[in-house]
Amino acid sequence: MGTHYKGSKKAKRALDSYIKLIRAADTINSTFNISLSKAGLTESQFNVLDALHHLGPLSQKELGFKLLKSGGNITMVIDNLEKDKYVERRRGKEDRRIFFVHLTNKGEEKLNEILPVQVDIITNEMSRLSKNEQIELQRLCKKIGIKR
Amino acid sequence: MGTHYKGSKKAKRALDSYIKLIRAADTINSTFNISLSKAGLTESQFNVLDALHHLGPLSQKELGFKLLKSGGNITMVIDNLEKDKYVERRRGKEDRRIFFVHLTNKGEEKLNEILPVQVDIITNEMSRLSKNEQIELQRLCKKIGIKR
DNA sequence: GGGTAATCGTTCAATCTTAAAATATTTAAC
DNA sequence: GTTAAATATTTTAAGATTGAACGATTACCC
Repeated sequence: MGTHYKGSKKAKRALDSYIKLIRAADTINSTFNISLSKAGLTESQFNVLDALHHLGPLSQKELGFKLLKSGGNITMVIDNLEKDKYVERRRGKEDRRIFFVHLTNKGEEKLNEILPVQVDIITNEMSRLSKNEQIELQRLCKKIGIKR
Repeated sequence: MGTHYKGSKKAKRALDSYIKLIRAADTINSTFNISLSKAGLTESQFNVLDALHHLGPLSQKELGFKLLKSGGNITMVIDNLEKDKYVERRRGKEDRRIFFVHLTNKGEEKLNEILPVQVDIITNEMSRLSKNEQIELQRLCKKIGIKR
């Protein structure tokens, strides 16, 4: 939105804050995603594997809620992960509308291989801020962001 | 990446900072984009119109650089904007490889109609932080983000 | 001047993304 | 118990996104 907007001081400050916030997020995401793609995974695929790793099998509905993605999107991401044998769908026994998505051994291994690298990237990018700065950043972002 | 990662304190803090940063950006973007889509524009389309508005006609190459998007992507976004008559391509006279993208009157009007609304949204979302908090957020994000 | 680089944009294939419509299944209501 | 409403997933259409291959055009170099 440029920093050229001719509005109130308040609006100008808000825009400036917004742009810097977005750029910071973009910068880290970019490094993060380049590394992922070298490993043959997309960000969405990684997020699904990571969620399953930490939370155990989830329905597609639950995955969509956790990851803030639409149902249709989850269907496709799971399709692609299933093609690569990183996850498998298991139909619910009580409620046959539901598919629970399970991490396979292959998926677990892939994640174990990738996770440390990705954590290093974040740790490294964030090292531009001191410990106390990070704590302050967390406090400020928490006031803006929605929790899941 | 969950907050469950079992690593060093430093890594854990970095991950936590990262997640909160991303969520803050996502939260604002979501409100921002919902408003845009009601106006019949996508985020990418808006960003192109906004850049042309502030910077004047740009080549597709320059647009891609400013907006951090690939050439292939710019081609499609401009195609769609051109369909709607919000922009037009004009071939460079000296260098005929280049297309300069111009904002049409219709595009300018559309932007004038939308911009104030979008600015209000950002101002409102950011009002969760005080003036000094915003200034501090800017300082921290600036250390992380790449400038264009 | 002619040949080779490099540059700009387009096309293509793959994936992501959403919203809306269509399917399948379950639950609730009567 | 059958019908209607609710829920979970899939499909579809439109657009976004990237990287790679490709065509057109220009720049460089000998």
